[in-house]
Amino acid sequence: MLSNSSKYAIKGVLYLALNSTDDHKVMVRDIFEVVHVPEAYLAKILQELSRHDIISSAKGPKGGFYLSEEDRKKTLMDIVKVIDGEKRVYSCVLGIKNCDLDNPCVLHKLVGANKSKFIKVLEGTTILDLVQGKQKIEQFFPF
Amino acid sequence: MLSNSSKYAIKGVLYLALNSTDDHKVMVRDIFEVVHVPEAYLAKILQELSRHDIISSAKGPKGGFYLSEEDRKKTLMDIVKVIDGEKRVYSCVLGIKNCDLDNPCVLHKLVGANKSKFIKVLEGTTILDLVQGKQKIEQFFPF
DNA sequence: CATAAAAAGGATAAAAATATCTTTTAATCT
DNA sequence: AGATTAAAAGATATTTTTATCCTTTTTATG
Repeated sequence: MLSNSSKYAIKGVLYLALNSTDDHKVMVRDIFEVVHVPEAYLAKILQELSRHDIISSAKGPKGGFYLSEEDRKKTLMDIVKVIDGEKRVYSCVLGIKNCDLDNPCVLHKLVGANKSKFIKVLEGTTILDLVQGKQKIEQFFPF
Repeated sequence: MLSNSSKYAIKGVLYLALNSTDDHKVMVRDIFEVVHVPEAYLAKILQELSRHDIISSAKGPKGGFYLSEEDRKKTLMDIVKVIDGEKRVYSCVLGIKNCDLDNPCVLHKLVGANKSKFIKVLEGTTILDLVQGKQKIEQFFPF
């Protein structure tokens, strides 16, 4: 449903939501240990998100990644779409091409409702929603 | 959530549920086109399921794969566990190791309920349940 | 302007998932 | 018994995903 990369992306963005602002940018070096993602790989993922304007970044000294106010309005689905692509997220549970609500496969009927709800959660939840009222990083990354 | 291989497995088993009996076994050759899975790969998957007693098989002429009455009582989860392993199915949405209901990550709270339901469906649905009252193969594989 | 910091980009490597091919084993049927 | 059939098993190939490394570009700051 979600690739590892997407999970990494969400974790990284959550970290940024909790620890960065316009004038306090954070480097990959500061993030990767907390979210348990390999440094270079996390860098790649954040770059990808930045390129697609899901998060913000700045080069040079005092640079790093951060979330603008706009960025915080992005949804989980925005993240997942960039990393996994639409196809993966929305495809039929059994991977049947012409399977949809009008012409559903058996599993679709059974599991489809759940999947739809899952998708609705991803689409309906912004980064802001997630961090609202929660300051403690341990609540987010309970290792 | 479900690997391709698991999806293939479920499709294959569904085909067997609809088209095989103790004394009418079917060969991979007859299945793979209908369920849109590469022949050799489907064979491997069915062998794996057979080895774990999820489905039945017989070698030689008149041989092939089939579902016994017992086999039909297997659940979707039985299939998925063999192909994907428990870990993949039950793991935290964000892949966080010590994440569970007592110590949930943020996504867990959000998405966990859906995932639990999905798992319950897999666990609670037998092959028999799926094919009950449905004879038409198109209802299962609407391509 | 020089320097150092940090992301961006490109190329490569490793691992896992997916897929195929070949040989072996067992059953059935002349 | 011998030939044939079909799954089982094993070996190998391909593709995708995950991960690392190295170089280049940008930019803040002394």
